[in-house]
Amino acid sequence: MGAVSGPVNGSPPAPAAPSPASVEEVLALVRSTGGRATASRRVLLEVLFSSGDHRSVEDLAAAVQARAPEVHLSTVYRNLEELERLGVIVHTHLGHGPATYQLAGSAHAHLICERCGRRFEAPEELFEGLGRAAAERYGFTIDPRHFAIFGRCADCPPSRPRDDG
Amino acid sequence: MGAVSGPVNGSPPAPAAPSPASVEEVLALVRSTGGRATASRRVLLEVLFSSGDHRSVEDLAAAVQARAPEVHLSTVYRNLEELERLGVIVHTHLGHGPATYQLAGSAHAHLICERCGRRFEAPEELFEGLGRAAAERYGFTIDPRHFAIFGRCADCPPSRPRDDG
DNA sequence: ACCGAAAAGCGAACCGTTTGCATTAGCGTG
DNA sequence: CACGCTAATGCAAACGGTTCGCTTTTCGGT
Repeated sequence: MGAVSGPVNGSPPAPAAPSPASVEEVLALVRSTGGRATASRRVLLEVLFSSGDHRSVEDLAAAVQARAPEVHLSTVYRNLEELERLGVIVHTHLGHGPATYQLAGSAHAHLICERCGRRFEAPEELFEGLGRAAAERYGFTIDPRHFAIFGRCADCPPSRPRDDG
Repeated sequence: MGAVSGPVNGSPPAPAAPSPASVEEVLALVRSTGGRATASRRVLLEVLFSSGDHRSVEDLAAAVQARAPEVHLSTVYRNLEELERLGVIVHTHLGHGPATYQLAGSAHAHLICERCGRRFEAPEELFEGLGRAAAERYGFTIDPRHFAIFGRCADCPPSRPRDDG
């Protein structure tokens, strides 16, 4: 789907927060909330805007440090935290490893094979039924993008006492 | 939902591995695979059989140590690992904290409010549509019990740049 | 240019979990 | 029923991912 995605509740998609579309726009947003447009922030944003989804912090830090070697890992963490608080980016847990980050606009849900790790990007519509049911029964609005859904892919034997020989 | 739960794929529930129903049954299973019925194993199983779901390792270790103080945390981890490998128990990630363990037979999916932490236990049927769609499109059999589904409960404002005041 | 506040750099702490190693103890065998 | 092989334990130390405290730097409004 081409549309910017948002929480799923079975109703027509909510307006969805307008994600800023460029580094400078984000920095303007940062400034407008009392933050500052620092060098490391700018570089981090450039990295985020210029590369794919599902990037670990280590990964992002390496990319940032390629351009600005003095930027510390903890600074990257703090900037990611800030950007997430502003709604610019989002983090996702794809499994047991480190979280992955991406621009809020490009977040999506995942199906992950618990055995071989194979990953499927799941369009929002797959979650319509669940979203509707959760809303009706519990008044709960699901956001299936934050944690992946585990399971078994077609190539891996069905779940059972693990015979991982 | 009296039935023992299993993976969801839109078809009638699979037979589901017959979870042993008592400590001694599990220990027999352990022995049958070359393992040993040790004291710490027995106590851990007693704890698992006698108390609720969603127990953290720390939690379980404390309960075990109440009866057998010398049992070390790492032993609990190793035993949990072994029991999970045998299919007796299962662990679940309810959020960012530690994993929680429970008997395989009592595992279920969760909806968790990302803002207030409120938790709903979701019956399998909620996932039927998703399970069917995932199976049709990707040949993927979901197991929605391993990671919780995040979202917002009725009392918390819809997802957006976090105003956590 | 100045100053208050936000952010950076750095290292150390943190939490949950795993691992290496020497010792103990199940349990099938003889 | 003692013996011995090996699984399992206790312990401490390492681990990976993330957070924190502190001092210094830097942003950016005046």
